[in-house]
Amino acid sequence: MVSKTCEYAIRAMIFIAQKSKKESITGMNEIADKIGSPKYFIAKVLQDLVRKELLQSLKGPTGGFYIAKEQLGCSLADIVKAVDGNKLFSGCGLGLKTCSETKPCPIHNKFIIVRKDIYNMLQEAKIGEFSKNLEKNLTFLKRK
Amino acid sequence: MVSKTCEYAIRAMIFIAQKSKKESITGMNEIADKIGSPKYFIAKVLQDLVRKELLQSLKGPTGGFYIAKEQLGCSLADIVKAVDGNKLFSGCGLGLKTCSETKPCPIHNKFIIVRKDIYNMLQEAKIGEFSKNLEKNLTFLKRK
DNA sequence: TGAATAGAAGATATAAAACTCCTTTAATAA
DNA sequence: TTATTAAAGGAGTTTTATATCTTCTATTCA
Repeated sequence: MVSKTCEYAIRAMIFIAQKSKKESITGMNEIADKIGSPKYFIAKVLQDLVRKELLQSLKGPTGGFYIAKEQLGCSLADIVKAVDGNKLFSGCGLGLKTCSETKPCPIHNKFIIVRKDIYNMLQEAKIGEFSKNLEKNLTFLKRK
Repeated sequence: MVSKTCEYAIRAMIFIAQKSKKESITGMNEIADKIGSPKYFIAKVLQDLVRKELLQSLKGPTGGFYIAKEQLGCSLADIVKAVDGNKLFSGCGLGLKTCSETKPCPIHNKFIIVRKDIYNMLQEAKIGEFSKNLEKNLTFLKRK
Protein backbone atom coordinates (compact mmCIF):
# COMPACT_ATOMS: atom_id res chain seq x y z
CA MET A 1 0.00 0.00 0.00
CA VAL A 2 2.57 2.55 1.14
CA SER A 3 6.35 2.06 1.28
CA LYS A 4 8.09 0.91 4.43
CA THR A 5 9.76 4.32 4.56
CA CYS A 6 6.32 5.90 4.57
CA GLU A 7 5.13 3.63 7.37
CA TYR A 8 8.08 4.80 9.48
CA ALA A 9 7.28 8.40 8.60
CA ILE A 10 3.65 8.13 9.69
CA ARG A 11 4.52 6.38 12.94
CA ALA A 12 7.19 8.98 13.67
CA MET A 13 4.89 11.89 12.90
CA ILE A 14 2.15 10.53 15.15
CA PHE A 15 4.67 10.06 17.94
CA ILE A 16 6.18 13.51 17.52
CA ALA A 17 2.72 15.06 17.44
CA GLN A 18 1.92 13.47 20.77
CA LYS A 19 5.15 14.79 22.31
CA SER A 20 4.71 18.20 20.73
CA LYS A 21 1.33 18.68 22.35
CA LYS A 22 3.12 18.52 25.68
CA GLU A 23 5.45 21.31 24.53
CA SER A 24 8.36 18.95 24.30
CA ILE A 25 10.92 18.42 21.56
CA THR A 26 12.12 14.93 20.66
CA GLY A 27 15.50 13.69 19.45
CA MET A 28 15.92 11.08 16.78
CA ASN A 29 17.25 8.53 19.26
CA GLU A 30 14.03 8.57 21.21
CA ILE A 31 11.90 8.59 18.06
CA ALA A 32 13.71 5.59 16.58
CA ASP A 33 13.42 3.77 19.87
CA LYS A 34 9.74 4.45 20.44
CA ILE A 35 8.52 3.59 16.95
CA GLY A 36 11.00 0.75 16.35
CA SER A 37 12.80 2.09 13.29
CA PRO A 38 16.45 2.29 12.18
CA LYS A 39 17.86 5.40 13.83
CA TYR A 40 19.81 7.03 11.01
CA PHE A 41 17.19 6.09 8.50
CA ILE A 42 14.26 7.77 10.21
CA ALA A 43 16.44 10.84 10.75
CA LYS A 44 16.88 11.18 6.99
CA VAL A 45 13.19 10.76 6.35
CA LEU A 46 12.26 13.37 8.94
CA GLN A 47 14.86 15.82 7.61
CA ASP A 48 13.13 15.55 4.28
CA LEU A 49 9.76 16.23 5.87
CA VAL A 50 11.22 19.29 7.58
CA ARG A 51 12.23 20.63 4.16
CA LYS A 52 8.69 19.94 3.00
CA GLU A 53 7.43 21.85 6.03
CA LEU A 54 5.42 19.09 7.68
CA LEU A 55 7.37 19.50 10.91
CA GLN A 56 10.11 21.57 12.57
CA SER A 57 13.59 20.81 13.81
CA LEU A 58 16.14 22.45 16.02
CA LYS A 59 19.87 21.80 16.19
CA GLY A 60 22.17 21.79 19.18
CA PRO A 61 21.74 20.42 22.70
CA THR A 62 18.04 20.20 23.63
CA GLY A 63 17.43 20.09 19.88
CA GLY A 64 15.26 17.61 18.02
CA PHE A 65 12.03 17.43 16.07
CA TYR A 66 8.64 18.91 16.89
CA ILE A 67 5.40 19.79 15.23
CA ALA A 68 4.06 23.33 15.50
CA LYS A 69 0.42 23.89 16.45
CA GLU A 70 -0.55 24.91 12.95
CA GLN A 71 1.02 21.71 11.62
CA LEU A 72 -1.07 19.39 13.77
CA GLY A 73 -3.72 19.56 11.06
CA CYS A 74 -1.36 17.73 8.70
CA SER A 75 -3.10 14.61 7.39
CA LEU A 76 -1.75 11.13 6.72
CA ALA A 77 -2.41 11.84 3.05
CA ASP A 78 0.01 14.77 3.24
CA ILE A 79 2.71 12.47 4.63
CA VAL A 80 2.09 9.78 2.03
CA LYS A 81 2.33 12.38 -0.74
CA ALA A 82 5.54 13.80 0.69
CA VAL A 83 7.22 10.41 1.05
CA ASP A 84 5.81 8.19 -1.71
CA GLY A 85 4.61 10.82 -4.13
CA ASN A 86 1.22 10.71 -5.78
CA LYS A 87 1.28 7.21 -7.22
CA LEU A 88 -1.09 5.70 -4.67
CA PHE A 89 -3.64 8.42 -5.42
CA SER A 90 -3.23 8.91 -9.13
CA GLY A 91 -1.71 5.83 -10.77
CA CYS A 92 -3.52 3.14 -12.75
CA GLY A 93 -4.40 -0.04 -10.84
CA LEU A 94 -2.68 -2.13 -13.52
CA GLY A 95 0.30 0.19 -13.94
CA LEU A 96 -0.69 1.51 -17.37
CA LYS A 97 0.62 4.98 -18.12
CA THR A 98 -2.10 5.75 -20.62
CA CYS A 99 -5.02 4.60 -18.49
CA SER A 100 -7.62 7.35 -18.22
CA GLU A 101 -11.34 8.06 -18.35
CA THR A 102 -11.30 8.00 -22.13
CA LYS A 103 -8.89 5.07 -22.44
CA PRO A 104 -9.44 3.02 -19.29
CA CYS A 105 -7.88 -0.25 -18.24
CA PRO A 106 -10.32 -3.08 -17.49
CA ILE A 107 -10.51 -2.35 -13.77
CA HIS A 108 -10.33 1.44 -14.05
CA ASN A 109 -13.84 2.24 -12.86
CA LYS A 110 -13.82 -0.16 -9.95
CA PHE A 111 -10.39 1.03 -8.97
CA ILE A 112 -11.04 4.74 -8.82
CA ILE A 113 -13.81 4.10 -6.31
CA VAL A 114 -11.66 2.29 -3.76
CA ARG A 115 -8.80 4.67 -4.39
CA LYS A 116 -11.07 7.56 -3.52
CA ASP A 117 -12.00 5.72 -0.31
CA ILE A 118 -8.34 5.33 0.56
CA TYR A 119 -7.66 8.97 -0.12
CA ASN A 120 -10.60 10.16 1.97
CA MET A 121 -9.55 7.96 4.85
CA LEU A 122 -6.00 9.30 4.79
CA GLN A 123 -7.07 12.87 4.20
CA GLU A 124 -9.48 12.89 7.13
CA ALA A 125 -6.95 11.38 9.51
CA LYS A 126 -5.10 14.34 11.03
CA ILE A 127 -1.77 13.85 12.72
CA GLY A 128 -2.95 15.47 15.93
CA GLU A 129 -5.95 13.23 16.54
CA PHE A 130 -4.17 10.07 17.67
CA SER A 131 -2.65 11.29 20.95
CA LYS A 132 -5.58 10.50 23.23
CA ASN A 133 -5.79 6.82 22.34
CA LEU A 134 -2.03 6.45 22.56
CA GLU A 135 -1.97 7.94 26.06
CA LYS A 136 -4.77 5.63 27.17
CA ASN A 137 -2.83 2.68 25.73
CA LEU A 138 -5.71 1.95 23.39
CA THR A 139 -3.38 2.09 20.40
CA PHE A 140 0.34 1.39 19.82
CA LEU A 141 3.21 2.49 17.60
CA LYS A 142 5.84 -0.17 18.12
CA ARG A 143 6.40 -3.72 16.95
CA LYS A 144 6.87 -5.43 20.26
CA MET B 1 -0.94 -0.96 -4.14
CA VAL B 2 0.21 -4.17 -5.86
CA SER B 3 3.72 -4.93 -7.17
CA LYS B 4 4.68 -4.28 -10.76
CA THR B 5 5.03 -8.04 -11.18
CA CYS B 6 1.44 -8.41 -10.06
CA GLU B 7 0.25 -5.76 -12.51
CA TYR B 8 1.88 -7.71 -15.34
CA ALA B 9 0.28 -10.90 -14.07
CA ILE B 10 -3.22 -9.43 -13.99
CA ARG B 11 -2.88 -7.92 -17.46
CA ALA B 12 -1.55 -11.21 -18.82
CA MET B 13 -4.31 -13.24 -17.19
CA ILE B 14 -7.01 -10.98 -18.57
CA PHE B 15 -5.48 -11.23 -22.04
CA ILE B 16 -5.09 -15.00 -21.88
CA ALA B 17 -8.66 -15.35 -20.64
CA GLN B 18 -9.89 -13.45 -23.65
CA LYS B 19 -7.91 -15.65 -26.04
CA SER B 20 -8.90 -18.81 -24.19
CA LYS B 21 -12.59 -18.10 -24.65
CA LYS B 22 -11.98 -18.41 -28.38
CA GLU B 23 -10.46 -21.85 -27.83
CA SER B 24 -7.01 -20.56 -28.65
CA ILE B 25 -3.70 -20.99 -26.88
CA THR B 26 -1.23 -18.11 -26.63
CA GLY B 27 2.57 -18.10 -26.67
CA MET B 28 4.61 -15.92 -24.35
CA ASN B 29 5.88 -13.80 -27.25
CA GLU B 30 2.36 -12.70 -28.10
CA ILE B 31 1.42 -12.18 -24.46
CA ALA B 32 4.46 -9.99 -23.78
CA ASP B 33 3.77 -8.03 -26.95
CA LYS B 34 0.08 -7.45 -26.31
CA ILE B 35 0.34 -6.39 -22.69
CA GLY B 36 3.66 -4.53 -23.06
CA SER B 37 5.75 -6.50 -20.56
CA PRO B 38 9.31 -7.90 -20.61
CA LYS B 39 9.10 -11.24 -22.42
CA TYR B 40 11.18 -13.48 -20.20
CA PHE B 41 9.88 -11.87 -17.08
CA ILE B 42 6.21 -12.46 -17.75
CA ALA B 43 7.04 -16.05 -18.73
CA LYS B 44 8.47 -16.62 -15.26
CA VAL B 45 5.49 -15.11 -13.58
CA LEU B 46 3.04 -17.20 -15.60
CA GLN B 47 5.02 -20.37 -14.99
CA ASP B 48 4.60 -19.72 -11.32
CA LEU B 49 0.86 -19.22 -11.73
CA VAL B 50 0.67 -22.52 -13.63
CA ARG B 51 2.20 -24.25 -10.62
CA LYS B 52 -0.39 -22.51 -8.46
CA GLU B 53 -3.08 -23.79 -10.85
CA LEU B 54 -4.50 -20.46 -11.95
CA LEU B 55 -3.86 -21.32 -15.61
CA GLN B 56 -2.58 -24.08 -17.89
CA SER B 57 0.44 -24.40 -20.16
CA LEU B 58 1.49 -26.68 -22.98
CA LYS B 59 4.98 -27.18 -24.38
CA GLY B 60 6.08 -27.79 -27.95
CA PRO B 61 5.04 -26.16 -31.20
CA THR B 62 1.48 -24.80 -30.97
CA GLY B 63 2.12 -24.69 -27.22
CA GLY B 64 1.59 -21.75 -24.91
CA PHE B 65 -0.64 -20.62 -22.06
CA TYR B 66 -4.40 -20.92 -21.71
CA ILE B 67 -7.08 -20.77 -19.08
CA ALA B 68 -9.48 -23.67 -18.71
CA LYS B 69 -13.22 -22.98 -18.47
CA GLU B 70 -13.34 -23.78 -14.79
CA GLN B 71 -10.48 -21.32 -14.20
CA LEU B 72 -12.28 -18.35 -15.75
CA GLY B 73 -13.90 -17.79 -12.37
CA CYS B 74 -10.47 -16.93 -10.96
CA SER B 75 -10.61 -13.47 -9.36
CA LEU B 76 -8.10 -10.65 -9.34
CA ALA B 77 -7.79 -11.27 -5.61
CA ASP B 78 -6.59 -14.81 -6.37
CA ILE B 79 -3.89 -13.44 -8.64
CA VAL B 80 -2.78 -10.82 -6.13
CA LYS B 81 -2.56 -13.48 -3.42
CA ALA B 82 -0.55 -15.78 -5.68
CA VAL B 83 1.92 -13.10 -6.73
CA ASP B 84 2.19 -10.67 -3.81
CA GLY B 85 1.03 -12.90 -1.00
CA ASN B 86 -1.47 -11.79 1.60
CA LYS B 87 0.14 -8.57 2.77
CA LEU B 88 -2.30 -6.27 0.98
CA PHE B 89 -5.23 -8.06 2.61
CA SER B 90 -3.88 -8.86 6.04
CA GLY B 91 -0.97 -6.57 6.90
CA CYS B 92 -1.09 -3.55 9.21
CA GLY B 93 -1.42 -0.16 7.53
CA LEU B 94 1.60 1.09 9.42
CA GLY B 95 3.67 -2.10 9.00
CA LEU B 96 3.39 -3.22 12.61
CA LYS B 97 3.68 -6.98 13.08
CA THR B 98 1.77 -6.99 16.31
CA CYS B 99 -1.13 -4.82 15.15
CA SER B 100 -4.44 -6.57 15.84
CA GLU B 101 -7.95 -6.04 17.18
CA THR B 102 -6.72 -6.23 20.74
CA LYS B 103 -3.51 -4.26 20.14
CA PRO B 104 -4.33 -1.95 17.23
CA CYS B 105 -2.20 0.69 15.59
CA PRO B 106 -3.69 4.20 15.53
CA ILE B 107 -5.24 3.80 12.08
CA HIS B 108 -6.25 0.15 12.46
CA ASN B 109 -10.00 0.61 12.46
CA LYS B 110 -10.09 3.05 9.59
CA PHE B 111 -7.72 0.88 7.63
CA ILE B 112 -9.58 -2.41 7.86
CA ILE B 113 -12.62 -0.76 6.32
CA VAL B 114 -10.92 0.39 3.15
CA ARG B 115 -8.94 -2.81 2.98
CA LYS B 116 -12.17 -4.75 3.01
CA ASP B 117 -13.39 -2.56 0.13
CA ILE B 118 -10.25 -3.34 -1.83
CA TYR B 119 -10.62 -7.04 -1.18
CA ASN B 120 -14.26 -7.10 -2.22
CA MET B 121 -13.49 -5.22 -5.40
CA LEU B 122 -10.72 -7.63 -6.33
CA GLN B 123 -12.66 -10.69 -5.24
CA GLU B 124 -15.72 -9.79 -7.29
CA ALA B 125 -13.68 -9.07 -10.42
CA LYS B 126 -13.43 -12.42 -12.22
CA ILE B 127 -10.83 -12.96 -14.89
CA GLY B 128 -13.41 -13.98 -17.48
CA GLU B 129 -15.54 -10.86 -17.26
CA PHE B 130 -13.30 -8.38 -19.06
CA SER B 131 -13.36 -9.87 -22.56
CA LYS B 132 -16.43 -8.06 -23.86
CA ASN B 133 -15.16 -4.57 -23.17
CA LEU B 134 -11.73 -5.44 -24.55
CA GLU B 135 -13.26 -6.70 -27.80
CA LYS B 136 -15.37 -3.57 -28.12
CA ASN B 137 -12.23 -1.47 -27.52
CA LEU B 138 -13.86 0.05 -24.46
CA THR B 139 -10.87 -0.98 -22.32
CA PHE B 140 -7.15 -1.54 -22.98
CA LEU B 141 -4.24 -3.61 -21.71
CA LYS B 142 -1.21 -1.91 -23.18
CA ARG B 143 0.78 1.22 -22.43
CA LYS B 144 0.77 2.87 -25.83
C1' DT C 1 12.80 -40.85 -35.53
C1' DG C 2 14.48 -36.20 -35.59
C1' DA C 3 14.16 -31.28 -36.33
C1' DA C 4 11.72 -27.40 -34.64
C1' DT C 5 9.05 -25.09 -31.20
C1' DA C 6 7.89 -23.39 -26.72
C1' DG C 7 7.73 -23.67 -21.79
C1' DA C 8 10.82 -24.81 -17.37
C1' DA C 9 14.57 -23.83 -14.62
C1' DG C 10 18.74 -21.82 -13.00
C1' DA C 11 22.08 -18.32 -13.14
C1' DT C 12 23.09 -13.64 -13.76
C1' DA C 13 22.46 -8.54 -14.35
C1' DT C 14 20.35 -4.08 -13.33
C1' DA C 15 17.51 -0.85 -10.71
C1' DA C 16 15.23 0.76 -6.80
C1' DA C 17 14.45 0.76 -1.90
C1' DA C 18 16.18 0.44 2.60
C1' DC C 19 19.77 1.34 5.66
C1' DT C 20 24.54 3.16 7.57
C1' DC C 21 28.42 6.06 8.30
C1' DC C 22 31.05 10.18 8.36
C1' DT C 23 31.64 15.11 8.10
C1' DT C 24 29.62 19.70 8.50
C1' DT C 25 26.63 23.18 10.47
C1' DA C 26 23.95 25.41 13.90
C1' DA C 27 22.42 25.99 18.56
C1' DT C 28 23.12 25.72 23.55
C1' DA C 29 25.06 26.22 27.88
C1' DA C 30 28.90 26.28 30.82
C1' DT D 1 33.76 32.16 23.50
C1' DT D 2 34.45 27.57 23.43
C1' DA D 3 33.17 22.72 24.13
C1' DT D 4 29.32 20.00 23.40
C1' DT D 5 25.27 18.38 21.37
C1' DA D 6 22.00 17.17 17.77
C1' DA D 7 20.29 17.84 13.17
C1' DA D 8 21.79 18.42 8.09
C1' DG D 9 24.15 16.83 4.25
C1' DG D 10 26.85 13.84 1.37
C1' DA D 11 28.36 9.45 0.10
C1' DG D 12 28.34 4.64 0.42
C1' DT D 13 26.53 -0.22 1.40
C1' DT D 14 23.13 -3.79 1.69
C1' DT D 15 18.98 -5.80 0.41
C1' DT D 16 15.06 -6.62 -2.36
C1' DA D 17 12.56 -6.20 -6.67
C1' DT D 18 12.73 -6.25 -11.43
C1' DA D 19 14.59 -7.87 -15.75
C1' DT D 20 17.60 -10.83 -18.90
C1' DC D 21 20.14 -14.71 -20.65
C1' DT D 22 21.29 -19.50 -21.34
C1' DT D 23 20.59 -24.24 -21.09
C1' DC D 24 17.42 -28.00 -20.59
C1' DT D 25 13.24 -30.69 -21.34
C1' DA D 26 8.78 -31.84 -23.14
C1' DT D 27 5.82 -31.83 -27.20
C1' DT D 28 4.51 -31.64 -31.99
C1' DC D 29 4.63 -32.75 -36.72
C1' DA D 30 6.92 -34.01 -40.92
